[in-house]
Amino acid sequence: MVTVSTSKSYHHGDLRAALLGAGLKALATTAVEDISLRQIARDVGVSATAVYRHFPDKRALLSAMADAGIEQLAQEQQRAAQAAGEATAFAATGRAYVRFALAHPALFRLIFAYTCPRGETVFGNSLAARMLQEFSTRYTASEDETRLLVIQAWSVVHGLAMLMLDGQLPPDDAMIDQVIDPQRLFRLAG
Amino acid sequence: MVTVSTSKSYHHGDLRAALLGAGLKALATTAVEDISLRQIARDVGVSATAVYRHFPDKRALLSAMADAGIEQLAQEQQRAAQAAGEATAFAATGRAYVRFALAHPALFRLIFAYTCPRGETVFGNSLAARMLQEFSTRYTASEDETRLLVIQAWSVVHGLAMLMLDGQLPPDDAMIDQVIDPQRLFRLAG
DNA sequence: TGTACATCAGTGAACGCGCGTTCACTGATGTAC
DNA sequence: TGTACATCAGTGAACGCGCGTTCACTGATGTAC
Repeated sequence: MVTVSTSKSYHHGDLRAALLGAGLKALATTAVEDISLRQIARDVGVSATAVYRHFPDKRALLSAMADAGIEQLAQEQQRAAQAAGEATAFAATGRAYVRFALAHPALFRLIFAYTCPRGETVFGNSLAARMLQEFSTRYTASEDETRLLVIQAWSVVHGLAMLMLDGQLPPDDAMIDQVIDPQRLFRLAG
Repeated sequence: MVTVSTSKSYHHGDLRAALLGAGLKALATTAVEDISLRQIARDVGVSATAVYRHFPDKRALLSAMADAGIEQLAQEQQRAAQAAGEATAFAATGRAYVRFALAHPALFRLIFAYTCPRGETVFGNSLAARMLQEFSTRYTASEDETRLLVIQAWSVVHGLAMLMLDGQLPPDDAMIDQVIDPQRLFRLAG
């Protein structure tokens, strides 16, 4: 299933994309702490030092992979929201969040391992954050309430995802649906 | 502040305790992935190979440290519950959970990094789990409802803790109090 | 009270590991004149 | 259409890193007789 390019020349910007792709593919089978810059380069068919033409260091490569993961997560949430009716869209995005984590454990973890400590948060300006903000506004009356609901909703789905990823709770799909129930959890009107 | 024993003889079982203590102390300043068996041995003043008289390998040592962490967490939760009135004890244990995570980030992470994938969960038989179970029973009518509340409550506090640890949310004490509000979150009667 | 012996918690030297990163380099590409 | 040159994405060799673990060992301790 793995196609290795034998050509060693890339059009401008292509190697960067190839490295990102190989990195994301590696995350499907490898834990974050075992991801190796050298292995990614090997997968692409290029010397390890070539990576440094496109990323200042390993961390930058992983950060770029994390960015791609955030985008992918947001897209799946958006898809889930559109598939659900308007009344259930909020819950649907939450469930999509947890399912994404279970489907891509290493990528999900990478997203949270590679925030800039002194920068804005990973989700700060992401599509995912904007969706959550919008839904919360829809269900609350004041800014303070909105902010609280954002944090509570994010905490529930994030906690559920992490506990399942860490083997503390069985990764049960039905359980996800049951746990993420805005009416029950937050007294939200249906 | 660091006291290094110059004596190299330990009474039976003492070195094991000393290694555990040194490991836990190291977690105050060192991330889980940077914890080194050799360094712990050095801190105790003993050769690295001496560790293998008391633990089969590094993982076993870290697991024992994780066990100690779980106990410590449960004790802080219990203390918080007792300090609070009966009406607010449930919320108090949840807040203590998050505060523990913020106070001991590496230890908190270690707890969840060192579950046996095929064994029972970290919390399975812990005091913390039993407290959560008991509180949930108190507030629910059926077993199914109890189980759901256990998972929801755990998810909220765990998610909030992880998001704050990962820098996604500011580690704001007032925010913890606000987020962990059983009446608002779960429709629980005061 | 001696003596012979088993036990076992310690020791230091050594191994293999693959990693991220730096370095001086090469050689293809495109452009100015 | 040539020629001279700058650019820069690639290369392979090398470095230093500290780690976890294995090995054969030593030497103190306690016990059986």
